[in-house]
Amino acid sequence: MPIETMIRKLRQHSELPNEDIEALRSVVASVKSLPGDSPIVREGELSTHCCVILSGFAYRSKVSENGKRQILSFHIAGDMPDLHGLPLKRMDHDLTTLSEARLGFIDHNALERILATRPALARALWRESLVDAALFRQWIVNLGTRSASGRMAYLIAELRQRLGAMGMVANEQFDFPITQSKLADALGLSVVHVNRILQRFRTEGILDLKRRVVTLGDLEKIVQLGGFDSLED
Amino acid sequence: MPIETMIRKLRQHSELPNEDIEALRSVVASVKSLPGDSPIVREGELSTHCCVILSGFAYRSKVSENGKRQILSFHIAGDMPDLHGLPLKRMDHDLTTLSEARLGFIDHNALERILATRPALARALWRESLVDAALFRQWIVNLGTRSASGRMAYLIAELRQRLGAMGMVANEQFDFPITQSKLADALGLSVVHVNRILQRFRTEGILDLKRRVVTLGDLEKIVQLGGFDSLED
DNA sequence: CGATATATTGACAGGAGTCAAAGAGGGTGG
DNA sequence: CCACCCTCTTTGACTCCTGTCAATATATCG
Repeated sequence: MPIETMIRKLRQHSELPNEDIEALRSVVASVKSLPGDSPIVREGELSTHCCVILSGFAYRSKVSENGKRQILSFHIAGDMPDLHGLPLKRMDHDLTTLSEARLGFIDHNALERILATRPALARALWRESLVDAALFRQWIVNLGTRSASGRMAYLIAELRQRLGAMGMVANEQFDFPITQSKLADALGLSVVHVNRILQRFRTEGILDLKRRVVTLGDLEKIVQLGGFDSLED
Repeated sequence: MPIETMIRKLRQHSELPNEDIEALRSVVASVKSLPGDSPIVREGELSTHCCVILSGFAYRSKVSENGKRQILSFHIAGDMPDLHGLPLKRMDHDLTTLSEARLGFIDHNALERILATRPALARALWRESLVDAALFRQWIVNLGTRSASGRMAYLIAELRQRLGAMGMVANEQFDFPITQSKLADALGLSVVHVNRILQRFRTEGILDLKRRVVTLGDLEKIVQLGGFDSLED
C-alpha cells in the first residue's frame, strides 16, 4: 500500500494517534492511473477532492499573461499537491502529471467529516501545507539569487533530498522523467540555455540527465553550485 | 482599534461567528512600536508568539549561501506575516520592519487555547496562511517569467491592490518606504538596474517612486507591463 | 555641518535569450 | 523490420538585457 509514503511524510513533522492514521487511510476512496501530461486540476476550477501521489511525478504550473508558463514545483510519491484546495476551493494554478502516475483521491466532504473530530489530523494537514509554502520560498530564493547553473544544481539537489527521504535514490541515481523545455519553464530560462548547462554538467562530470534519469556525478559540486545546505537526508 | 484591519482581512475569505472574532481580539496581548529595519523574528528561531501588523510595513527575507539576500514578500497593515510559526515553530526566514511599524503580539499558547474550541477560527487561520502561499506562487511567476521592468510593475500593481483593499491608496498615491537596494533584493536585480528602471518609469510618466511614496502615473501601462490581471479591488 | 546612507551616471563585460536549422530518439503503422 | 513522423535535443551566430565596477551627486540625520 504505497499510501504509506504519505503517512510517513506526515509523521515526519506531526505526531498522530493511530486512529487518525486509520481514519486518513480509510478516506482514500479511489486510485487511478494517469498517463504523463494529464491535467489533474486546472486553474480556476473548484476542487471537490484532493489527491495523493502514490507513484510517479506531477508538477504545478501557472501561465502568466505574457504567455510563458512557469512551473512552480515538482511533486513525488507521498505528496498531496492540492491539499490547499480543501480550505480554499478555487485553484490558482494547474496540476499536471509529469510522467505516468498513480493517484489516490480523497473526497473533500469525507475528509472534512473526519477532520471535524480529529484536530490533531487537521493540524497535521495544516502543517503539511506550510511545509509546501516553505518550499515555494526556497524556490523564490533560487530564482532570485542564483545564476542559471546554480538554479539547475539547486533543483537537482532538492529533488535528490526529497526522493532520498522516500528511499527513491539508489546508486546516486534517480528517475526524473522531464524534458528540457519543462526544466526551462521551472527555472525561468530558455530551452537552449538549459541544454547548454546540462551539457556542461555532463562533460564536467557533475551530473548527467539523460533518458529521464539523473545520475549524480559530483555531489559536492552540485551542493556547492546550488548552495544547498543540508546534505543529510 | 487598527486590529480591525486584520479582522476585515480574515472575513474576506472566512465567515466567522462574532464570538470567534471577540476571542481573537482579546488574545492580542501587547502592542509595540518598532523603528524601521528592526528584526521581528530571525531565521532559525523558535517562535513563541506571532504578530499582526497594525501600521507600517514589514518584509520577509532569506539569505542564500552565496551571500545574496532575497526578499520574499512585503507586508502591510492587517497582515500576520509569521502565522506559520504557530504550527511550524522554527522560522525558515527573517521578518523585519521596513519602516517604523506598530505590531500587535499574540502568544502562541494563548492562541492555541482559543483555537482548541473554535474550529472555524482555526480554519480561517489555515486559510489565511494559504492565501500567503498563493502570493508566493505569484511571486515565483513574477521572477521566472517577466523582464526586469515587468517585475517592478507587477510589484507595484500587487501593492496597489493590497493597499487599496485596506483603503490605503488615495489620489493614485501610496506610501512605500523602501530603498532601491531592497527593491533590488526583492526583484532579483542589481541596484543599478533598479535605479534605471525607476528613472525610465519616471520620465515615461508611468509611475514615480520618490521619498518613500509611490505615485501612479499610467495605471493601464503598469498593469500591462506587470501582466497583472485584476484591476478591481 | 559633517557623516553616512541612498541615488545616479558612465563605461564595459558577460550571461542568457532569440532565431533558425540540423540531429537523435522513440513510437507507429504498413 | 523498416520507413516515417513527431517530439526532443543539440548547434551556431548573433543580440541585448542585466550585472559589475567605480565615481559622483543627493538625502538624511544627529
